[in-house]
Amino acid sequence: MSGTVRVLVVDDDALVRAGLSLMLDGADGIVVVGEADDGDAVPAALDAHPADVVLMDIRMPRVNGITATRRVRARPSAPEVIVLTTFDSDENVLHALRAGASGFLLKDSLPARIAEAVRAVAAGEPILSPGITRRLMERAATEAGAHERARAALAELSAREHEVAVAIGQGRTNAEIAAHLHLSIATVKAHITRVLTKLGVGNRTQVALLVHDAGLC
Amino acid sequence: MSGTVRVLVVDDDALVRAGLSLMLDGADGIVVVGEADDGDAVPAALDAHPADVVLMDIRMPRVNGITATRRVRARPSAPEVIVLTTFDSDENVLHALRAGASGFLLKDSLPARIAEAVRAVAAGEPILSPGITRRLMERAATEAGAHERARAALAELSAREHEVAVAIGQGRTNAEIAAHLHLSIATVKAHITRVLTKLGVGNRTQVALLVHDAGLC
DNA sequence: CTCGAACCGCACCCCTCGTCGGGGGCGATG
DNA sequence: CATCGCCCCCGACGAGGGGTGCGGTTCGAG
Repeated sequence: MSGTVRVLVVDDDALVRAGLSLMLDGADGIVVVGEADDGDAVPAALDAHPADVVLMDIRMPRVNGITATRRVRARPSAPEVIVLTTFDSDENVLHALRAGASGFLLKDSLPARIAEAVRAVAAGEPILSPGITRRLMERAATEAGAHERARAALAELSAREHEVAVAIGQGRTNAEIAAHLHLSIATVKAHITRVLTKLGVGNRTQVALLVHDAGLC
Repeated sequence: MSGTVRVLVVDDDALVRAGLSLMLDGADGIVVVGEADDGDAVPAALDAHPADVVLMDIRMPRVNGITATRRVRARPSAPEVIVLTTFDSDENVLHALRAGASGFLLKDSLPARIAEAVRAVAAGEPILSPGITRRLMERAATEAGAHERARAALAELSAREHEVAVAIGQGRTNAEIAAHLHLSIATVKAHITRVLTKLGVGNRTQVALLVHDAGLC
């Protein structure tokens, strides 16, 4: 795996392609084996010159980088993809990750960092630009915070109440809950009343949201 | 900012401290200015030797690395913190991020990588070990997937229905929704009925969950 | 043993929710 | 213009959700 890493550069701007090829080709263990000027040209380019890593622009005239990434990842060879773009809007990032990209960098990254990213991705490591990493971290942290608060609130409940709360969180009706727990509907309602008071909320949908936040999907 | 980076090493194991200090002190632009053998010793160590970056173990006898991180980040100087541990359980990672850590690495990371992480964190860039980055990426991707599906479903709704659905997602009752939109309760109910059929769900809590997934908090 | 506390279970009553049917407005199609 | 479709609005009614009170159980403290 530690041989030279073969790279395909995909960008509609010839100048950008030339710049990337120039800065990468010949760098430690990297060789640029081809270029493509649009997403729809990528499969042919990969057929002609198999690559380990594809450097992919997003904004391209015919087929954009997201769908191109999806197609690349669907191939039997399945090279890794690094999406390389000017703006790091959350939309772009999430779509790219969902399409199967292993890396997401801004075009103004330092050349050394891009080369390093190519090698890392070829080795199976994911790479994100610092700003994106930061946003992902903050997102996970806030999510974990809500998670924690919700779990703390649910900890107040007794075992039965907890079961009922979880069932509510799955959108079940009282009758379904009663059948599932072998209870009378009246009992389920009583449990729900206690759950509402203990959690300090007014109706079952808020219970469902709390359970959802707690990660009990 | 590009001077030498001052590092404080915190670990209850003297051997680990020695190893880290040895591998870091003298590396490019890094100087280890102190060590601490437990979380409760960190403030004093920072008072004696101000540091830019704290390398923090999690498992320590008296005060663990998470709370120590929280205290470090609460200081006026507020050095950056890299949590350095043996296991990367999701619990640990999320708590560390929530406590304000800017980096999370495994102890078996290559020395060069740790040094690099110290410099990056000192420069304000976050650093995560590859496995954690991967999990965060997958998490974001799946979340984005649910997001997308939910938004697609909600796109079927008319403007009014959409408003009502969002209100349901906030746990509001029909009367509240009616007051908020200056409608009769009967009208709100009618909208909800159409929302239910269009979304293919049976009750309002499932609507709330869908709206929640769509990110319309 | 008894008492209190907490949990679980249930029946009754009232209010909200969801369905059904109907009416009016507005643009597109014939 | 007719009428078809879509959206918005509403009233009435059955069904389901939520509140209250009460009995039964367990368990530890007094």
